[in-house]
Amino acid sequence: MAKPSILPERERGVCCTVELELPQSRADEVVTVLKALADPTRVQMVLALRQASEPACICDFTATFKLSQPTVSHHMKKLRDAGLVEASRKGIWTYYRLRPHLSERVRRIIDALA
Amino acid sequence: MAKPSILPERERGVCCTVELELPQSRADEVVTVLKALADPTRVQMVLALRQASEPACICDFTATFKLSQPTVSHHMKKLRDAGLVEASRKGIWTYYRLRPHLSERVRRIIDALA
DNA sequence: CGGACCCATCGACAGTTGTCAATGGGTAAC
DNA sequence: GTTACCCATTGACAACTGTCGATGGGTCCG
Repeated sequence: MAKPSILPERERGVCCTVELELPQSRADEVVTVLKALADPTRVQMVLALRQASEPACICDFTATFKLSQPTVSHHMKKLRDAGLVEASRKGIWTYYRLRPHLSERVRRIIDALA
Repeated sequence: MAKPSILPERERGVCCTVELELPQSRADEVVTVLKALADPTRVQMVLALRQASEPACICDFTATFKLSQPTVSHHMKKLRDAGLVEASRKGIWTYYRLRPHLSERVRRIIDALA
């Protein structure tokens, strides 16, 4: 436990009310992004897309990770639902890239991971 | 779907292998932090502790959020297990604060939330 | 000591998550 | 048309998560 240090004096029965930093809407927005990123596969996917020169396909990731294609599709869907990634079809392939105009906050979160 | 744009040409049966940004140990470390933060209550707790002038007690948060004391304790434990928060006992109270020497990476993630 | 307070842990329960095999829909090549 | 390929969705299952009430351990005050 511990760390000796200067600790405040308290009075029994009197709890300090905490100042919340974010309005709930912002907090929920942030949590949506964090939930989407809170998985090793998806972190790697996002960071790979972030600095890829070309958009990537599902099959690229199934080749990279040792995961089934439905699983990779499932992860990618989560990233899309969170608004982090967008897709374009071309023939057989579906190309995924990081969404180009992410909010400053979201961009900073992603950058902080690398 | 869509966004028309310049898409690469592909050959059937040939998937590009993706360049991973993080070694797995780093990815797991990051994910531990993200999982700890991927909850609205815990985001608010961390951000509150981040700019609090004094460490806070569990009862402060039970007063702020509409959550039971065990639930708040449970959330705080997750933050502690992730290494984001540390505790010191003093009499009846347990004071929590953000851990002072977080890694640069973790610090940046937290800062990006606010 | 007896009571009031702060807190951690346990057990339970519903809800969510990560994973896969199976299936089916498109599209291109033959 | 038939085949081969890429991909999304579904159903299933185990694992994890958020929440609470109940309980018990510390600590201080009277």
